[in-house]
Amino acid sequence: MTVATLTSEAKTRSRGRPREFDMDAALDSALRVFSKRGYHATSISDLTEAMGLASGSIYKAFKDKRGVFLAAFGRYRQLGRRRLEAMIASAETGRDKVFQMVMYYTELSYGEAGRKGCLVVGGANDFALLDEEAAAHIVTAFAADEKLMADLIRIGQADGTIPKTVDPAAAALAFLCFTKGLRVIGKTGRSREEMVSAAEAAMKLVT
Amino acid sequence: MTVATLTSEAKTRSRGRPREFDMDAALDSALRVFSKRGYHATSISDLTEAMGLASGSIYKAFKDKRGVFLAAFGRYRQLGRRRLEAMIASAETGRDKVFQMVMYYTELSYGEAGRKGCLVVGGANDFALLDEEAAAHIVTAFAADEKLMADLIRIGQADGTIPKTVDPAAAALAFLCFTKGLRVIGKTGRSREEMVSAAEAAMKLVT
DNA sequence: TTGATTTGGAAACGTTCATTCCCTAATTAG
DNA sequence: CTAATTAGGGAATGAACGTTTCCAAATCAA
Repeated sequence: MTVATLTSEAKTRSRGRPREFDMDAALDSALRVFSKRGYHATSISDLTEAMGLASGSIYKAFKDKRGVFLAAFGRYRQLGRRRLEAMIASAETGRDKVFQMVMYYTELSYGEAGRKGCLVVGGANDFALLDEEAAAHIVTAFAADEKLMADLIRIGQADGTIPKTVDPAAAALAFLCFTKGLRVIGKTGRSREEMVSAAEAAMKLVT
Repeated sequence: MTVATLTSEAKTRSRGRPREFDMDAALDSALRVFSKRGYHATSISDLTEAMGLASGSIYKAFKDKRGVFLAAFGRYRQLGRRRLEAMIASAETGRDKVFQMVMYYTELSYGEAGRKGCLVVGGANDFALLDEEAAAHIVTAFAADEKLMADLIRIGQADGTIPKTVDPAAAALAFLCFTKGLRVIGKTGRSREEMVSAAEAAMKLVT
C-alpha cells in the first residue's frame, strides 16, 4: 500500500496517516466523468464509483464537489498544455506551429475523444456560473490559449510564414472560437476526415 | 382571462378548460433560464418562477422537464432561424450573406446576450446525453446551420463573390465551428469590438 | 342542466443529492 | 509507548429534486 502521489509529491512527508490512493489517477477518473457528463450532471456517487473512493474520503481530500472539479480541471489543463506544447515544438515555422495547435484540437474533435468533450468548454456552460472564482478559472484557461495562439502568429510573422497584414489579436480570437467550436461539434460524432478538412480550411485565417 | 396561445393556435378550440397562460411567453421565459443555467442546473422551481406557473401546470402542459426543454428548444430554433434568414435576405451577394450569418452569431457573442448563451451549444453539453432522441435534436440543429452555410457559399460561388477554389463543405463546417465557438467564448464576457474583429478575420475562410 | 374533459395549482411523495459524522487505521513527534 | 494528526469509509442527515396526486375551476357536448 501507501502509494504516494507521483507528480504532486516532491515535498516532504506530512504527519498523520499517508494518502493511500494515487492522486493523479483519481483526478484522471474524475475529469473523465466530469467532461463526459458535465459538472451538474455528475453526482458524488458517479465520482466515488469512478475514483474508487468513498464519499467521506473524497470530502476529506477535496473539501467538496467544487473542489474535485477544480483539482481535476487543474490537472486537465496541465496535461493538455504539456501535449499541446510538445506538438508546437515539433513544428519549425510559425505558420506550422499554428497548424499544429489547430490540429491538436482537431484530433480531439471526433470519435471517442470528441464525445468525451472538453472540460473547459463544458465548464463555461455550467461550472462557471457557480461563483465568480469558478468563472475566472474558465476565463483564464481561454485566455492562455488565446495568448499562445497570438504568440505563434507573431512568430510566423517574424519568420515570414504568416503575412504581416494579419492582425494577431483578431486572428488568435478567431482561432480560439474555431478550436472551442471544434470541441462542441465534436460531441455530435463527426468523422476525422470532416474535421481535418475544416481545420485545413481554417488555416486561411493566417493568409 | 383565457388568453389563447398566439403562434401555436390556428387550430380549433379543444374541449375542456382553455389554457390561461400564453404558451410563447412561457417558452420564452423557459428558454431564457435554460440557456443561462443549462439543462441540469435548471430546476423545476426555477421554471415555475420564470414561467409564472405552478409545477402541476407545467407537468400538465409539457409532461416533464425534458418536455419543457424540448418545447423551448423548438421555439428557440424557430425564432432564431427567422431572424437569421431575415439578415441573410438583406444581403445581395453570396459572400455578404455569409458575412451576415457570421455577424448574426457575432452579435449574440458579447454582453448580455453572450452571457445568456446558446441553447443548442449548451444542450450539446448536457441535454444531449439524456437519451438518443435528445442528442438527435442537437445534431439536427447543427446540421441545419451547416447546410445553410454551405448553400450560401455556393450562392457566392455562383455570383462570383466567393472563389470556386473554396470547398463549400469544409468551409461550412469551419464556419459552424467558428460560430458555435463564438457562443462559447461569448459566455466569458468579451467586448463587441473584439468579437467583430474576429468575425471579420473569419471571412478569410471564403477567400 | 348534467357529464365529460381539460387546466390551474397546492400539497404530498419518494428519491437522490451534497455533505457531515464518527469510528477505525496508519503514520509522525516526543 | 503515548499523544497528536491525518486518511479511509460507511452510515446518517437534511435539503432539494423531479414527479404525482387531488381537487377546484372552466369550458364543451348533449
